[in-house]
Amino acid sequence: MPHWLFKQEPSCYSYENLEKDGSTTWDGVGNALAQKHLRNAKKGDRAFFYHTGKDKAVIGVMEIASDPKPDPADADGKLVVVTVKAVKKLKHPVTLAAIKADPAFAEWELVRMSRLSVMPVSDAIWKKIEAMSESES
DNA sequence: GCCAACGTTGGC
DNA sequence: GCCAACGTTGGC
Repeated sequence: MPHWLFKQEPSCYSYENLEKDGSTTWDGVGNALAQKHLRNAKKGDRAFFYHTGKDKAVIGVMEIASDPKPDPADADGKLVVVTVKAVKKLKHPVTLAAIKADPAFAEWELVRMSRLSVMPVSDAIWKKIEAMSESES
């Protein structure tokens, strides 16, 4: 099963907001490559919630709660959105610094393409991030 | 606040 | 359809 990482500015919408809301529509993804990834997401997939900006850390886990659907705010209907719901907050956030410090992540888009807001996460990376979140870094 | 990287736009 | 100029984003 594929996994994903969704990036968001916490001052705009944080993981705490998602926990409070329970679920939300993940919209505003305009980047073409990010859209391509988003289109591949499926209901039931898991995704990391990454805080960019001040935190720069993976902070929680979400579940994709709907298949991709056309963005109602997009007139041409080319953009898609998905609904996500909060699963759990990580025990400890996994920071970008910690991720960059580990060569296992060197090829990951999060490190290589800082501007990408939706990206796939391999099984190996998923497990490693989860393991890292269990312990203080 | 600055700079680098990437996407997009517009002129040819 | 190509390429340069510009704008935006995100890390430092």
